[in-house]
Amino acid sequence: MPNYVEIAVNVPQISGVFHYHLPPHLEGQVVPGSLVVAPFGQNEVQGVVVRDIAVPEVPDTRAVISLLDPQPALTPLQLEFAASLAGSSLAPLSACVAVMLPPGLSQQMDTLYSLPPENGGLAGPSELTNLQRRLIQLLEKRGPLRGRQIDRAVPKISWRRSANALAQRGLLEKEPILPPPSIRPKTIRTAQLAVHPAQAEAQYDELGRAGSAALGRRQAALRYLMDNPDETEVAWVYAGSGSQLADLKYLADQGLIRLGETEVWRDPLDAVEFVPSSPPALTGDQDAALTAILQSFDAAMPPEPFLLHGVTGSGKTEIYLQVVAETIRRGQQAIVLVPEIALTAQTVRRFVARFPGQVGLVHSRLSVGERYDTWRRARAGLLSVIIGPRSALFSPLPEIGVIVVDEFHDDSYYQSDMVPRYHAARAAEDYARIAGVPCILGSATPDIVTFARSTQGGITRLELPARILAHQEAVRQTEKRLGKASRFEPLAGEAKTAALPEVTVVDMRRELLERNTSIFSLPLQNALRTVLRRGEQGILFLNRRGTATYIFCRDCGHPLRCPRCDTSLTYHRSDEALRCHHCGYQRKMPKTCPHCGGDRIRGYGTGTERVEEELQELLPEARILRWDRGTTHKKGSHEIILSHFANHRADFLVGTQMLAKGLDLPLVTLVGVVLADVGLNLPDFRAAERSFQLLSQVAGRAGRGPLGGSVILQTYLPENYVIRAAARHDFLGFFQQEMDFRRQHRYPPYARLVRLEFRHSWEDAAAQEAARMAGRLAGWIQAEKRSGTDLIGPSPSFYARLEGLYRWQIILRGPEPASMLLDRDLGAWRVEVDPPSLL
DNA sequence: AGCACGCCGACT
DNA sequence: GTCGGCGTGCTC
Repeated sequence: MPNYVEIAVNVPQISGVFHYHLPPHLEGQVVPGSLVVAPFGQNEVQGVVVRDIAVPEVPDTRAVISLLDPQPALTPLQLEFAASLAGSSLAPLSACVAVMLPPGLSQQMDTLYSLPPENGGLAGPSELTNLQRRLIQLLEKRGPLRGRQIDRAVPKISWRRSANALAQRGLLEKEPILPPPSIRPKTIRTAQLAVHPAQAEAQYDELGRAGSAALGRRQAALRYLMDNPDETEVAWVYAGSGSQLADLKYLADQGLIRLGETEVWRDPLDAVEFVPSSPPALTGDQDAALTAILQSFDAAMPPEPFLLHGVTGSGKTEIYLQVVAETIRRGQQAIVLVPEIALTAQTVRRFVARFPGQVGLVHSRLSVGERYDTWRRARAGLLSVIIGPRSALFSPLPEIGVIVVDEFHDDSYYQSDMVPRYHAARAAEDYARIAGVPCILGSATPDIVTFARSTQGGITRLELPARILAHQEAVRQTEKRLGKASRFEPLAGEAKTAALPEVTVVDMRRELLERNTSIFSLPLQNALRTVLRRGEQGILFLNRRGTATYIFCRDCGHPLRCPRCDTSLTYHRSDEALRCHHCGYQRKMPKTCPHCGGDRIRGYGTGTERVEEELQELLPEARILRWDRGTTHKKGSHEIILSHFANHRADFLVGTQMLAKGLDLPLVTLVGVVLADVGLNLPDFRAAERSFQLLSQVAGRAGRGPLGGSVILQTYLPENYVIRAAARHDFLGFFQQEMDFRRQHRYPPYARLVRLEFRHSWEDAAAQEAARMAGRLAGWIQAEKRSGTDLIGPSPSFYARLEGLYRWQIILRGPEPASMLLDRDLGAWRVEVDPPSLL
């Protein structure tokens, strides 16, 4: 009786699973999680076995062709996780399985096109269409090509039909192919003495003709292996003896040594130097948080997730480190997610230093071989900690013990451009729940929805309210270098704590009344001068988003809005028009403010370049560095700019969003936010939340050293609750006001959202399809009697045209809107469950 | 995704 | 009358 298996094929667009039987030679070899090759239509595809089944759902099953790896590619927990992710993100199971396979091992089906050996001249060129001629010319020029290669050579044209027509006439040959994995385990040759040293000594003089060069080399090689009895890479033997492979082969033939092969792991951390570190003493808050987490390891019930809420510099990373240490002590492994490797190098370094030789680093910049090897080492249980961005969550670990998500509010955890569209922090919670292990979500600025859950149960909140000047030694050194005493009193014992920096809100409308038209207010100018005079450092932050330029009246502070959609208008320099990105409303720039009649309507189009220029004008002797997209295109430029600044080779750093991330720069005593209002008026339910997070994070850059620090927020909206709460470091105050807003507008957490987006090159087609889908959705709402569920839209998306395609969207809002879409065919619509942004 | 099937306008 | 546009349905 044949064995049957259920397989998720490695074609991410295919939803559903397929049933196959196992040929005799694979029976017993193939288990759930196995990566196999199977026939699929005309093609062969890779697939992952999801489960064994007794009876297939179809009468005629085809046979699995081969097993690609004797070890399962996915663990049983990962299979469960993939199924859960497919359900929560409304993505095909095959796509969720595919993200767990390492690139290189994972291959997708394709077709190989080639010209027949002899073109019989059956059809003259005149009988061919332009496209057909083009395809033949392409293959004449480049030889046989795969479908994906032709896609790249003939972009945006549907050429397959023409190719098929050619194939039917025998002018073209095509063959379905499945490339083999592009990576293989890497091995090196080794050598080892095979006999007792005494016997080697006995034969020492009989290894060749007396006086020959070969004899000398063979003797040297043998001597080296006698002195180094462990299995040794041949390269070491060559280097230590001047011998060659032929000499070792000769010795092996004589039975004196054994040549072998050892698998080596390509390790991205191989060349990284680290200083081993040991855990410092904890503060009381840290100790309480750590204790709570460690207790959950032994609890009878599966642990709730933890929200570790700690201000910048409060010592969250030390808690992660100690939790991970305990996990390792128990013989289990940890996954640690970080937002972006380039910006979190400090965190990564601390893990590598604390757990030398046990950390695997995963990220997209690694070579395919490095990723594959790290993946296999993780699967074999040879690594205790996997650290990396969101994709690191999918590493196969035999005994997962804890999942940490650092700065879990960060947008880089959300993947929107590919299926599955998922948030890694949410996915981490699910995976941890499936595995029955703790999940730690750490942030200084948690999102409203997660924080709300922590007030209602279901997630345990741990607070770290105090900042720590972590490094006593660094404090002393800074004091010495500056010849200044710390402005903070040491608290008890090892750790000093520091107050959060004082924030001054500057009303830019008053600045204008006082005839200061500079982008820097007088208080900011004074503060900048003081920083320079004292030999300290300052950061100027520009809260700019996208290319959107914000238009507002400098007299009353109000932004110009669309009369139909109530969203901010955007200035387009190309045709000097103001546009609503919501409905397409368009107007010329007005001469006077429609709100107060004033005539000082301006676009706030200031870029970092202009801030840099004005700062240089104000302080000609200042050394200024600029850090933004434009200056960090090259590889490694983040590190160069940061190390320049950290080494005090510049006085001021001017930059955008990136500055908000976890930099620890003790000499920075001033952070100036050039205009705090910019992100506040975006048409998105999380605009206020995002602004608050950004302002809090950026304010946290000041005063991380013993010199203290201050923050200046420039704004035209000083009464706005976001600005006021950020200035007071008042997360709870902001949370309560924002919850009111969310309740009034029935936004999360008071409802859940699903965002559906449709793209088309023709605007009317997108609009029509959107209307059609809205009708279908409304029909389902009625049919299922979901009275609490409604639609927002259809409307054009905020970025109404992206990559040449028009975007329309519909928001589905309700208590459980995603469940209405389960198993519905939504065609080419992109679906995001719980989207972090509606733009 | 890739492919077949079927329906339709438009060019030999 | 065929070529090639595109929509629909299927792949165990």
